[in-house]
Amino acid sequence: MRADAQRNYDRIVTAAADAIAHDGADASLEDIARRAGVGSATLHRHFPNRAALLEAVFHERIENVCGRARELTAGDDPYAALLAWLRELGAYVTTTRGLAASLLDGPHHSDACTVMLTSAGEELLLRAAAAGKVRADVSMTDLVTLVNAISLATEHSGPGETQRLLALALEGITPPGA
Amino acid sequence: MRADAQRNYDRIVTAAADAIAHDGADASLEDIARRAGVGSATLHRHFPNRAALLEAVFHERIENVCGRARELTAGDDPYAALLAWLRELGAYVTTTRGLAASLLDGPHHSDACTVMLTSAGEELLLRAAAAGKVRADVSMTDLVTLVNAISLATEHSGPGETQRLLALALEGITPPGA
DNA sequence: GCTGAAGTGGGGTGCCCCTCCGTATCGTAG
DNA sequence: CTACGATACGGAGGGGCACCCCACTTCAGC
Repeated sequence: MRADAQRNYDRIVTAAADAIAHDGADASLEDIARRAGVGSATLHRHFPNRAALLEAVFHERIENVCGRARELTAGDDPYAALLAWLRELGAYVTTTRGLAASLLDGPHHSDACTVMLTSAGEELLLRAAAAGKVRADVSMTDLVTLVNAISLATEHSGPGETQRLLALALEGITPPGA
Repeated sequence: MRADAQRNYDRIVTAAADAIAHDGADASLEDIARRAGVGSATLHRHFPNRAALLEAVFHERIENVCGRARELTAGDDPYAALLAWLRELGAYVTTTRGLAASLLDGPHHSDACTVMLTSAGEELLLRAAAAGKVRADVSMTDLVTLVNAISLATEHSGPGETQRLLALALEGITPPGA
């Protein structure tokens, strides 16, 4: 890739991150191009559609979360580690406007982001399941979908709501006693 | 309301229902007006924004679900009734493209639809909680939000996935034994 | 420096939401 | 049955959007 192309690519991603934080996932692409100081054609050449741009923007953030999964895997309480990671995932996704929407958008859930997340969390789930703390019919895809769904639904209700609903969904609605 | 206004109103709602079933919640308003055989101005006079139109389209459907809640309240197993109703709600919402999105869209969850649903299900929840089958800190708003979130997330994965994930969220991820 | 390839961005296209305003239609009062 | 005021209509147009085309500029190796 030529030096100027790389420079424009980076500028666009930075501008997109700003715009998305400000306007959400449906920020205007032309506005992003304007902020980045490039023509709209340049943006569309680097990123053929909105999803590609969002993926680039969130890639770094998602990698952080995946790194946390690897860190947590080292601990000795697999179930607690899994819960902690899902909580962190929910917090990340909710505070990053538009991430949940972009992760669930479109008919194909095979986005690079979703794949990264599920494979990063797989080990955590396997350990928790091996310890008998998680039902065997639960997949990492299920859990990531659940976290994303709740994050999306509570985007306008604050992070506390996200955590509360997530905990509810993970524990179930029946009382601890029965 | 004048007779022709009523006629156009009905035509628009019918056309909108068709268009939404075909294209999802972000169907073109101009296209809807065209299908209904009215000018776009007429559509915008009857429905000042997209949310208002969606509300009108889904109102009847939501009323059916609310009616089912009242029917189920009559049964003698409150917990089973609650679960059944949430399942039905999920099925309705998923099969009606765009309903979940419209229910969760916008910063205000005080849409008429959401209010109708929560108040309709309140009685079911109260009975199930009184029977000790549901945690006391769970509100009907939580449950409706959860169902909508899962429906939205699984819109592209088929109704089976919705039911599976919903069951998972209601039961929790821990195995029945421990 | 020269040159071909790679990259750029202004302008154009078509669609969108929404509004204005002259016109047609409705319901009623006479 | 007619005339009239209120109501509703829709074509036209403004502003914005995503996306594409192509004449032009910039880069990097010779």
